[in-house]
Amino acid sequence: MDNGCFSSSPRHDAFPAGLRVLVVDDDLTWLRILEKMLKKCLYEVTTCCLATEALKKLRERKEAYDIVISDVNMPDMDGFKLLEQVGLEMDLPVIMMSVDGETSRVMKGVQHGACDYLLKPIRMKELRNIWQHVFRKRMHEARDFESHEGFDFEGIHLMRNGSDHSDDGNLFAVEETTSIKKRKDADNKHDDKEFGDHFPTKKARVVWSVDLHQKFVKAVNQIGFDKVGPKKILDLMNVPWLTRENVASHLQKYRLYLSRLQKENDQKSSSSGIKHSDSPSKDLGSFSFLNTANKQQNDIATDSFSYSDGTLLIQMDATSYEGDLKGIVSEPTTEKIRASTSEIPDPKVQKSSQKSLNKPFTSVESSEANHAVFDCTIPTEYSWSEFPKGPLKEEQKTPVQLEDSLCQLPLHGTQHHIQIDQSQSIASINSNPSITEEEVAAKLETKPLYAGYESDYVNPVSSIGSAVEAFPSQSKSLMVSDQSSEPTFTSNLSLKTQGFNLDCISDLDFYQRNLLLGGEVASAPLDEDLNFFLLQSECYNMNFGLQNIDMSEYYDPRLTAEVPSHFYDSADYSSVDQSLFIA
DNA sequence: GCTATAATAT
DNA sequence: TATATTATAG
Repeated sequence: MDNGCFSSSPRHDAFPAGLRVLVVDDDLTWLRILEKMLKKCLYEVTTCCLATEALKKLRERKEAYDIVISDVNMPDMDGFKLLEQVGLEMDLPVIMMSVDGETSRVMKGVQHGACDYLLKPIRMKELRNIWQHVFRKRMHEARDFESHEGFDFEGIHLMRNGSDHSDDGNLFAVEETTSIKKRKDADNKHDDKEFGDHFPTKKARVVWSVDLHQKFVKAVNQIGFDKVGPKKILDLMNVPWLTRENVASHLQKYRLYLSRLQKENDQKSSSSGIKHSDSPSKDLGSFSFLNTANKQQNDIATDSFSYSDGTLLIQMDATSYEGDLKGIVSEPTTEKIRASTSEIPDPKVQKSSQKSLNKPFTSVESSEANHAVFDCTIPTEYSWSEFPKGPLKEEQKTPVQLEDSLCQLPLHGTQHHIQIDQSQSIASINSNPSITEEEVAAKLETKPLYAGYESDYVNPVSSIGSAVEAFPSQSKSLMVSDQSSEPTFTSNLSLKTQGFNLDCISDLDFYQRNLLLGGEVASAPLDEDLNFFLLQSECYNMNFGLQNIDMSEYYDPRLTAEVPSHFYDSADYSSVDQSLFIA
């Protein structure tokens, strides 16, 4: 930061001067030229001839640069890849350049988050103005951050960090790691606000996206639940911007959640006469609970599985269902499956989902929810790497589509929308009184339990309205930080729905899901555990019915490189499960 | 590293 | 307003 001309020089007059530019181009000639030109603009230039090198530099000191200019074609790493990485990790504006002006390429660049795409030869005037990207970006962030505060966006007063700029070379730095203002400081709020010069000191809150949580869980599983600690988890997670505190906090929540879960399970198993009397605790505790949940479902669903003293017998052809599901989920071209029932996996699924839909009484507004439940937006064959990132940030809003008009929304090139319009069935479902009061009651009780985790899958944009706008822009909580560089798989759908299927979605499901998120491939069928496990999976599938489609986004291996595949590892599960549930 | 609690967000 | 989530203080 020392070198941040940005801050060291008199701000106003100096502004564009001192902009810290990182130029990446494997062509040394161009590299030189650019360096020279940029210097002429009074920018502070750092050059790299390798993308990997650039990335390294950025990782070492991401706050040391304001903007990146990168060539598209490079030997070691595709410029787009770099772009993506930068968008993800540093969230710096990136300008792509190449000699090739082919629209598709440019588009690709932009889709990946490039804030500009320059064609070589590049001229002075183009470089002279690159600061605007930095400026604009910060301005947006600041505005989203606190639009109502009426900040001074002029010039360079774009720093959010309340601390003294002098010790932070990065004028534009949005508070990131340190400078953790203590609450005490925050108490003097006026401090922050009154200095038009500063931005309010708010610590950006980490949003535990699915992906993030997934990493978290994975780490936990790896470490072993009894040995986990924030630090270890943090290391394993390998998310640069995350702090130990963040993890600690999340861990706390996680534990809380699990313990509540267990408690609830215990209760249920003891109160509802349904389950097997034996060993209610341990993983079995959840097990029994599961049974309960399934049981209910069975009543309605065509399929059935029965359980006998602790061992579940799966009788439904989970496989096919699973297959169907996947098909849908991954179907790359299924542009509009609208209303075509044929696409809906299986009658069972429908049934179960119907069942689950029976309870609009949850907190969610039924109307909205109903729609949400059936509308699916599925990113198809595209991997995350192909989603627009950068400026948009990685957060993908899956718009909930109510009306056609809305469906059109964020046509983000790569996203396909699969709509399953089942409004009809919904209607019937809703009027279908297939649940017993007890069930209802049970549901209601249950809800709070997983409520917390629910939200992990959810994101700030929870209303349709906002979802619409949010797509291109950014939701507040995300904006809040540079940190939210984690891809976040979100879906309003799942959101809405989850709150719904109280009867089907057991706490266990959630728990399970959480665990599963971190799971690996199941290999050797074990004993009951496997059954248990499979059952759970099935149950899970069933329970989620259509939502599954949605949820599966989370599991789609293609979307998350690190997570190898998706049958969930029973071993992992059980181990964690045990340690967790052994009260 | 953990728990309790304040601060914020929804 | 009540709850849930995350940051911080002990």
